[in-house]
This record gives sequence, C-alpha cells and structure tokens, in this order.
Amino acid sequence: MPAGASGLSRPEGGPAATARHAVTAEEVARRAGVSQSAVSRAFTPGASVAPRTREKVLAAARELGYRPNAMARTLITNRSRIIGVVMAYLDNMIYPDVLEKLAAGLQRRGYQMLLFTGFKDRHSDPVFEQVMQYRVDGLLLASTTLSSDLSDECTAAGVPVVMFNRMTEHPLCSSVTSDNRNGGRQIAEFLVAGGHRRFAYIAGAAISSTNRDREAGFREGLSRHGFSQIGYAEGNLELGDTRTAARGLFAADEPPDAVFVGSDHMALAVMEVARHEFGLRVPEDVSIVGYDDVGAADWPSFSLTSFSLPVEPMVDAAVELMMEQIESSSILSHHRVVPGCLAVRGSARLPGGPVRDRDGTLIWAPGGME
Amino acid sequence: MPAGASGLSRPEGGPAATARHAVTAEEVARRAGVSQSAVSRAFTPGASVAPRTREKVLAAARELGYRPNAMARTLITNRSRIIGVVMAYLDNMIYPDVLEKLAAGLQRRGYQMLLFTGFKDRHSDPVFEQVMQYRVDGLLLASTTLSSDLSDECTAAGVPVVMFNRMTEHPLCSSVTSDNRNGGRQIAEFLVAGGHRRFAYIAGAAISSTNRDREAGFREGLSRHGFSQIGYAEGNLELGDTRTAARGLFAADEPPDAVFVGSDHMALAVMEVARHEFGLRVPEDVSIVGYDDVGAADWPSFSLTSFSLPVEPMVDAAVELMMEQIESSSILSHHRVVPGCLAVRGSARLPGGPVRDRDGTLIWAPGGME
DNA sequence: GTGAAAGCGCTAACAG
DNA sequence: CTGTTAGCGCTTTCAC
Repeated sequence: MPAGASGLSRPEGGPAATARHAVTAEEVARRAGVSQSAVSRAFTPGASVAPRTREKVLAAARELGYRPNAMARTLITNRSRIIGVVMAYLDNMIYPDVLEKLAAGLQRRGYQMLLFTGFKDRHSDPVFEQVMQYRVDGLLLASTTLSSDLSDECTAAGVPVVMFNRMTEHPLCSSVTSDNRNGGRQIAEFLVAGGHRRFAYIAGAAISSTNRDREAGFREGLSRHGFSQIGYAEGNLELGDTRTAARGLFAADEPPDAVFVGSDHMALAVMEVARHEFGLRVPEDVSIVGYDDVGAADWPSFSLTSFSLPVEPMVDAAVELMMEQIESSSILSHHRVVPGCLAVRGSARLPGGPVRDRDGTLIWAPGGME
Repeated sequence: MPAGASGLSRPEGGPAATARHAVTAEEVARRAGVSQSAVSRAFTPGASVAPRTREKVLAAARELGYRPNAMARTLITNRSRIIGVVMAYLDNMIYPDVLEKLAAGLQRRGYQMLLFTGFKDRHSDPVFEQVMQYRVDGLLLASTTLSSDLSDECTAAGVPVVMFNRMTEHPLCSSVTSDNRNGGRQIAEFLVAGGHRRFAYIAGAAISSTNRDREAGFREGLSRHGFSQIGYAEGNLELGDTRTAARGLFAADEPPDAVFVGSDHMALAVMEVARHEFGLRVPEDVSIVGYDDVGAADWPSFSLTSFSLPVEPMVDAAVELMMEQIESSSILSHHRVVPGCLAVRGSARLPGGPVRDRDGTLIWAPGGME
C-alpha cells in the first residue's frame, strides 16, 4: 500500500458518471444537414466552405459538444502535431524555465508536447520506444547526457531531432547551445584579471559536450595567462557529488582562490559548502563563478557571478529549427550557438580595470559596461 | 528575427535526409508470411498467437524497424494511454519534482504525459480545447489557480479529472492534497510555543483552496491561544509580489516577530528581504516558516522550517486515483488528503518544551521526536 | 491459432 | 462550393 493511501480519505466515493461516447463528425453532419466532409472542412482553416455552411456546422458542433479527433486526423495527415521532449531530470533550475517557454512556443504554433522525464536512473530506451509509437513530428533532446544512438533511430525513422543545450557529432541532428566555450574563456579572463592565482573547475557531466566546452574554454583562457595546472573535481550535475567535490577542493593543502563551477545549480551548492562547512568568505577568501544565470543566482544570499544561458532565444531557435524541418519534411543538421554574457555579481572579486577577451571584446568594466 | 538567430551558425546546413514512410503492420505481415492480424496479435500482450508465429512476426518487425502506430490503436480502442497534465507555471520548486515523479509513475503503467504549461498570463481555454482533441484518457490539474469550468467540460466529455494540490467543490472531480489545514495549525502551535506574539501570514494565491486551508489552519491554531489579530499580505505565488508583501509587513510600526508564508518558494524570498533589506536576523528578530519543504529549505543558508508537502505519496495517490477511474471507465469523486509533518530547522525560534496539537499529537520535542 | 472483413473518425482526392 | 468515395494503420469479431 502506497503511503498516499494512508491519511484522511472519503471512502464513500461520491457521485459517479460513466464515460459518454464522444461526438463524431458524422453526428454533427446529420444535425447540420450537411455531409460529413463539410464538417471536416468547417474545421480545417483555409478549406473552401460557404460561410453559411460553416456557420451551420459550427452551430451543430457547439450544440453537440463536438471536438475533432486529433488521432484520426493524425492517421491520415501523417502529422501528429506532437513534439516529444526528453528531459531525464528537472533538478537543474533552468529546465522548468525551458519547459515553460518551450510549451508556450510550441503551443503558439499549434503543437503539443509529450514529455518524457523522471528516468534519471532507469534506462531511456523503453521510454524512447514509446515516444516513437506516438508518431511525434519531432524530438527535442534536452538532457546533457543521453545515449546517442537514440538520435540514430529517430533520424532513421525520419523524425527530426533537435538537441537542446548539447551538441553531438551525429551528422543528422540539429542542436542549439549557448556559447559554452566563450563563456568558459570569459570567466577565465575575468578571474585572472581579478588577481586570482589558484584555479579550480568543478565539472557537470564530464562526458557531455556542454561540460567539455565550458571546461575547454576555461582552460584555454587560463593558459593564455600561463595557468595550466588547475584543481579539478566532478559534480556530475548532482548535489551530493558536488558537495563532495567541493569539500575535496577546499580541504586541499593549497585550496583554490577561484572556482568555476560548470552550472549554477552546482555552484550554489559549492557556495554553501564554502561558507558553512569551511567558514570561507565569498569572495574575500574564494571567488565562485557559475554558468546558466538561474534566477536564484541573483538572490542577495548568493549574488552569484554567472555566465548567462539565454533560455528564451535558445528556445526560440530550437522551435524554429524544429518547425523548419517539419515543414520541409527533410532532416537537416544545423547548429546554432546563442551568445550569452557574464552577469557580474558579488561572488567573485572584481578586477581593477576593464577586462577584454582575446579578440578585444569587452567582458566587464568598472562602473558598468558603459 | 528572434535573438536566437544571431550568434554563430553554420548556414551551410549539412547532410539532409527525407522522411521515410513508416513501416506498417501490413508490410511486416507480408515479410513474415502471415496475415496482418497476426502481426497485431504478436504485439498485443495476452493475445492468442502460436509462439512460432509470434517469433516470425517479431523477427520481421525488427528487420523492418516496425513500431505499432499508437494513433491507429487509439482510434479503435478508444484509449490513448495519454494523460493530460496542466501546470500553468513551474516556478514553484515543487512542480519539477511533481512532474518527474508523475512521469515516472505514468510511464510505469504504460501511460504518456501530454504537458500543458507556460500560459501564466494567457488564458487556459484554447489550451484546453487542444488537450481534448487528443482524447486524453484523463486530466491532471496541478495549478492552484485554474478556471473551474475547465473540469466541468472534462467530466461532461467523460474524461476523469484529478486535481493535484488543490481541492474543488466540483462534484465530479477527484483531488489529492496535503493536509493544508493541519499544517497551518501545527505551524501556529509551534510558533506560539516558541514565544512569538506578533504574527503575520503571507498568502499565495488568495483564491486557491490550498491557500485558504493553510491560512484557515494557521488562524485557527493562533486563535486557540487568543491571537486573532494578525498581519496579512498577499504574495500571489509570485516573487515580486512576495517581496513587496514582505516589505510592507517588516516596515510596519509593529512588525511581526513570526511570519508564516504560504509556500517555501515565497518564504525564501521573504527571508531574503528580511535579512538583506531590513537587516533582520532569522530567527532572533523574526521567525519565518514556510510550507512545502522544498529542497532548498534544507540548505544551510536558509535552514527554513517548513511543513512538508509529501510529493511522492501525493503523486502515487493521484496516479492511483486516475488509473482507477480509467479502468472502471466511470468518474468518481474521491478526495485524498495526504498527511505531512513539520520539518523543524533554524529559521524559527525553538519552543522550550514539547509542542502538541490540540488533539495531543506531538508536533515537536526538544532533542528530536524520540 | 489464424485469416478475412469490418470498421475506428477523419482527410483528401474526385466529380459534380 | 459540396457530396461521394477511398483509405490512414490498426483492433476485433467471426468463421474456419
């Protein structure tokens, strides 16, 4: 017996009703005195129906409570107007935001969202089999870690795949990411300019392209200034692991004076450990920088300096890419990299003067970005 | 042009493939040298097929990459095995958790989840029309605020509705909630025992049953001890409004020494305002208690005392309720109230001795709950 | 246990 | 513009 069965309950039940047969176009047609195809046309935008006929149909439909059956329509049009969205877990605070914006974007174009999530531990394959049976028009993969052959199967089945917040070498997948590499590098520049000397990186999912690029950018930026030996630990996008990682770093003989954490979600946990377990002041004793710029980063308690993941433009790009492929019924491989910027707050020591990227781009300047 | 279109991009495209026609049962049948119905049976658990036939079919299916078409099946069985989930917004940190667990629970029973979210501002009716066209087998409404006639339409269409984390007077809806009233009362008892004298309540969505019950319980508990005048403000489940509400309360002539905030999501914001805008120490100057017991409540920075929303049992109950109705194809009105308990942390002053509810239940005792 | 045949509710030609 | 007709891919009798 599940725990939920305990507690107060009203076993008496209450009123009951039995499922009614759904109204069909046929019935509406009879009532409106037209043919069944007329009903279909009345509900098809842009179909050629006399205004008077359409009126009659809509009236009859309203009276009967008719709603076109999307399943039947799918069967014949070969378009479900459903997009499968795969997000293994939602604990990174950006995902709820992505989900909301994505749903809104798809809805606006008349698409629905079939969501697959909550299989952190279990394997994703059975899940995937299910998605495909629903003949989704497209698949959006938004977990940084997911078996890549999943996308193989999709493209083989002619279903366009858009990767969100991750890249792939797969030749027939599109992707939308933030500018991870640049972000990592700009953070390095910023921290070096801030006078730090002992750096560390805490990785998310080490195998993901997202983590790989952020780390690569960070190392690249550091090595430009001669720092090639840095502390390293893996948080695996998981709070427990992240805390362990942070403890290891801070307990070292030469603890870092600047830590770049691969995502805000983890960075906040690192900050907690630094302050409450090691009594470190941020940023006086250690600077902490994250990536994603989640809402909580801006809370006074954290005031986390972070490189932004531009969710809205990324979602827009993803939806656009998806629609393009659905409409052209061809699978292309487009990769969009959406630029972000460093949101400078209080968790990292401020540099004395302006900071520029290697190409001259202004990353930060005292007193605001002019 | 959306912002996402800027930034780096590889316009050259890449390889392209055209959607292939999906494999049908007919084709599998030909290849396996059996009839199309045999194929259907091979994929129907519990159908009467000779093991040898099934083997042949499965082999052919594998070779061809066949997957049964769920849409076609829906059309004939009149069961989509899809549950519509309506969650207007996901910013309350409990919702991602609910979503994950719900998806897992449904998936385990062979159901998919069609998610409707991201319409905080927009009206939900057009959204709803869409859901119904996909012939969902059931609808789970998990936003505390949603037009109630939405459920009318569902039950009229024979679709079972389960409300999650909210109640309704509607006679043909089921619901699963936490024990809001008890929670509110226990918090009152705890705060009174802690020696507080000036109480305040910050409401979520004032019209929601969830808020109503939490507030009623709180007031009930306080009035038992003679406190009937309390501070009140509305946060509307919205961070901006919540901060404004908190500012109003703390800036008053006689600011509260104990605040119960209708949800953790808002409570954390209130704590931020108290500390960083008013320089108040928590709990020395003001005690703050929340409801939901979200993950962040346990972070050292907040250490928020909170009444738990037992997500897992609630989700289990909701799924169970839903399955019951789908399987019996009758709509019942069951209301489950899942008990929670007070998670005592550091954001509220501790009472000197054990605290009991009016019925004698132990709410809290020094040194743990024995 | 298996195949033939009849639809599920709808769209999409096709004549008129 | 409208009705008729033929399926979409599948499940489900119904004989065999």
